[in-house]
Amino acid sequence: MTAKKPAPAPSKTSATKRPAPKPIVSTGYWLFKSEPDVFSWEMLQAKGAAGEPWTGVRNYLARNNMRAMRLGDLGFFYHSNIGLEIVGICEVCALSHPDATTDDPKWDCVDVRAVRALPKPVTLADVKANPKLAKMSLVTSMRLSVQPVTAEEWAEVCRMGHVDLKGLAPKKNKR
DNA sequence: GCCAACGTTGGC
DNA sequence: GCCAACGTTGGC
Repeated sequence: MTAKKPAPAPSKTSATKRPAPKPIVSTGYWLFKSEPDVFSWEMLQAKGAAGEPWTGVRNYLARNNMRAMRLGDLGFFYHSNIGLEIVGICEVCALSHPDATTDDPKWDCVDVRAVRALPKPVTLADVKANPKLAKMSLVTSMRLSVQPVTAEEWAEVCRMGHVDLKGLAPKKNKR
């Protein structure tokens, strides 16, 4: 089988490369950023089990991340600008739906509710100082407001934050 | 307050 | 469809 195909001329036939937004697959873990003077972890906790729509996202990648979320997915709650630390864990309690804070139908949001605070907040400096977290979006895509988190990153940050993982697995929902 | 990073916009 | 200008984010 040495015969190679005559290389279908990397020219542009009909279906050349389309940016093909790669489907985002939920690992079950995410990270939500918020400026605490606008909407803080304490404010989310105050909303209780009903949670709160994560409105205001006007970035396509962040929006697509929310669209990929499933009920029961877990997320870190990160305080940007002030605090610069991961302070809590929240849970997706409503799937992506239109963002009521705009008439533009292209923006969606999920609802999240507080699950528990980190016994020890994990700072951005902590994250940056940990080689295991070098590829975390918080480091590599600083400006992305809704980020995916791998299972490994989740476990490491939880370890650093003294989080008891008991009963904290994301629910295995069917898609 | 500064400025780097980066997403978006708009002219061509 | 490219790319420079522009605006925003967010750490420092």
